[in-house]
Amino acid sequence: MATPAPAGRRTQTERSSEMKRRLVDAAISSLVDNGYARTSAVEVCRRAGVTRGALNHHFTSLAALFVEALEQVYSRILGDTASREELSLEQFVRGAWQRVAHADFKAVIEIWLASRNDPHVGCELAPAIARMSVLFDPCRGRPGPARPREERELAAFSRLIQETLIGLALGRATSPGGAPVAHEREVVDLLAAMARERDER
Amino acid sequence: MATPAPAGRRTQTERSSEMKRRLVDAAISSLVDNGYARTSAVEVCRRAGVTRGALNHHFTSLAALFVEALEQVYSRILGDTASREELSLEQFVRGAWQRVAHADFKAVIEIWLASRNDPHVGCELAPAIARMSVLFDPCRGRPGPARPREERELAAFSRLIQETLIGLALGRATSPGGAPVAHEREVVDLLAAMARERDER
DNA sequence: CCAATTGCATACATGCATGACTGTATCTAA
DNA sequence: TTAGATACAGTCATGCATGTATGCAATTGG
Repeated sequence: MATPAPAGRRTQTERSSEMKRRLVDAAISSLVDNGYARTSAVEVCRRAGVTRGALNHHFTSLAALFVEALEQVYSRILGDTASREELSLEQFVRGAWQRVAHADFKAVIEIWLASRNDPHVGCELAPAIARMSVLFDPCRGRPGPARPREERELAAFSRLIQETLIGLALGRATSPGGAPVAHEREVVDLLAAMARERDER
Repeated sequence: MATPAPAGRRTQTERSSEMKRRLVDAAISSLVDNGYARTSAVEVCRRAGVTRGALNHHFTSLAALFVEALEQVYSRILGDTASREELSLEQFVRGAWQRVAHADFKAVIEIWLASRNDPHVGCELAPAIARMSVLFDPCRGRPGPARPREERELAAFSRLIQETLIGLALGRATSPGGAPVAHEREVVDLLAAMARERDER
């Protein structure tokens, strides 16, 4: 399950970063496979093939580990999507859906939903969770429209896109194994078609 | 917190149904306030003002209590909405949003999301969770359209409505105290406007 | 009025997750 | 080369949630 630690002499920095990476990877995979509730410190360490002493040494708490896990997931998801310069609403829909449908996005959902009822860890994770919005930023590379009325309607439509994609992502996260849901393609296509209509105006 | 048990002589049936009602109410309120993870048997009993012996006597498990809680929430939500005969898509959007925005709907979300990663209780709750779809049934009282092409597009749009409302409901469930979110009104209005366009075709 | 049943409280045993601590191996720098 | 810092393993004490068993009180049928 865990990649065995490479043998031989390594510097302290190498050992640290390697161990941190393994712990973060283990946390993400456990969040995706087991969900937040079943992602305990022992489970993460089991997947990483280490004891809790290691986790205890590198992270002050599980929440601290989750913060790093979130950052890691964001960069993975943003790194996987080819271009971040979305010029049209339709491209934004397609791009955002690609990001939301990413397998690791379930880790974000898990942490987001679980932390909302736990004020203690919730406030520790809040900044990292808030950065989730970078996956949904419709204004990335787009010049804003001129007239205020269009602006308001555009903002509402962007919100609608966002909410719909979150709903779809939730449906996928709910399905066993995170498998694609039957109708999600139709919904995304319809949403993209609506976006194109607005683009052409 | 808990309504004190009325004194005086009562029949066994009265005692049972009264106690069951109190336990179900306590479960719902704890799910809304604390979320699934912090809704334990002891917490429910604390809110109900009884010991775990009572819960143990009336329900074989927490999951069994949650099943009854779900049914109770469904009937509350459907009972609160005035009419269930939605004749237009726009009315459906408004009606479904009204149902989804109901305070107790958070209990449904909590159970739905939490049970998805726990195969054991998940399969016990699955039927009750599936009944959530009654809140989203767009065909309630509507005759289906004639032509298959329209049917497909209508189905996709209905799905889109559903996903968007779930996204909005999640946002509200995430906000502290389940308070309304700033932009939800705009999104619902936009969705309703889209629905009306389709109605007028 | 009195057994029998039901409703509910209390006590006990168990399992799991966490925090804190201690011990040991490995690395670094003087 | 060696003192000290760092990395990690292992253990203990604790708290919380659950399942089960037992005991008392309230109700019911005869």
